[in-house]
Amino acid sequence: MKLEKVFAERMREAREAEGLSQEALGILAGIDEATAKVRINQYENAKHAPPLSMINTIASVLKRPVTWFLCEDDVKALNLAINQLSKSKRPEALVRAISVIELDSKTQPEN
Amino acid sequence: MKLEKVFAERMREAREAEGLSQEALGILAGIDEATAKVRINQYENAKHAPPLSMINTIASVLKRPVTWFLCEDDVKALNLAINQLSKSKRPEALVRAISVIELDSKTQPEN
DNA sequence: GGACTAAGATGATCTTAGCAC
DNA sequence: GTGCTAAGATCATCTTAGTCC
Repeated sequence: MKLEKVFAERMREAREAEGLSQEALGILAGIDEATAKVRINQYENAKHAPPLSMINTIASVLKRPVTWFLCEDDVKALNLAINQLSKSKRPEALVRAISVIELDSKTQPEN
Repeated sequence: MKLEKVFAERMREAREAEGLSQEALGILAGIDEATAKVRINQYENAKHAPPLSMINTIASVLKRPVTWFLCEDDVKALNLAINQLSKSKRPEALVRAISVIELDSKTQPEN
């Protein structure tokens, strides 16, 4: 898959996980209010691609490492993100991951 | 440091490690012979930035994961590269790393 | 051969103005 | 409010034509 498509998909995934609209993300990324929503939409649908500096800014706003947005393989992307965490923050990451697993098991208790 | 600069520096480092000229890298990346050397030079000196698809191609030619070109921290960049290797190839990567360490100790036997 | 640069040509993104739900 | 798109304006890269070592 083209890297532009990978970025677009991961961006949408991360934005929705943060509960932001396309416009809200654009404004937080420093884009002018008048054009924020259109530009983020163009990025997410891979109509256009942002420069690296904007990728960097978007990654900061969505609280994920830049590299996470450019890795097609989910497991590897998670590895990348964990390896970019300082070791002192990894226990917290583990706790959060476990909390999702518990949530999932409560929804589907048979599995 | 700006992400464009990070990419430029890592690109030069990887190209020189492969023993390629700027022109040779450009041609291997599929750029027309007439413009290959100028474009690679512009990328390496951060005069211009390539699109993500070209970053992907350059990464393939220089045999490193895309993410390695976009990580400022050397140790983290190495972690990223190792984590994107299949587990079966990690022993070979370790052997190569050790061979560099041995080379270094022969040059500076006191350290 | 190899690295680098200026400047105009070209092709991309960005902005504006809209529509659909 | 939110997501999305077309098309012209704008600005980036790409190409050409060079220099320097």
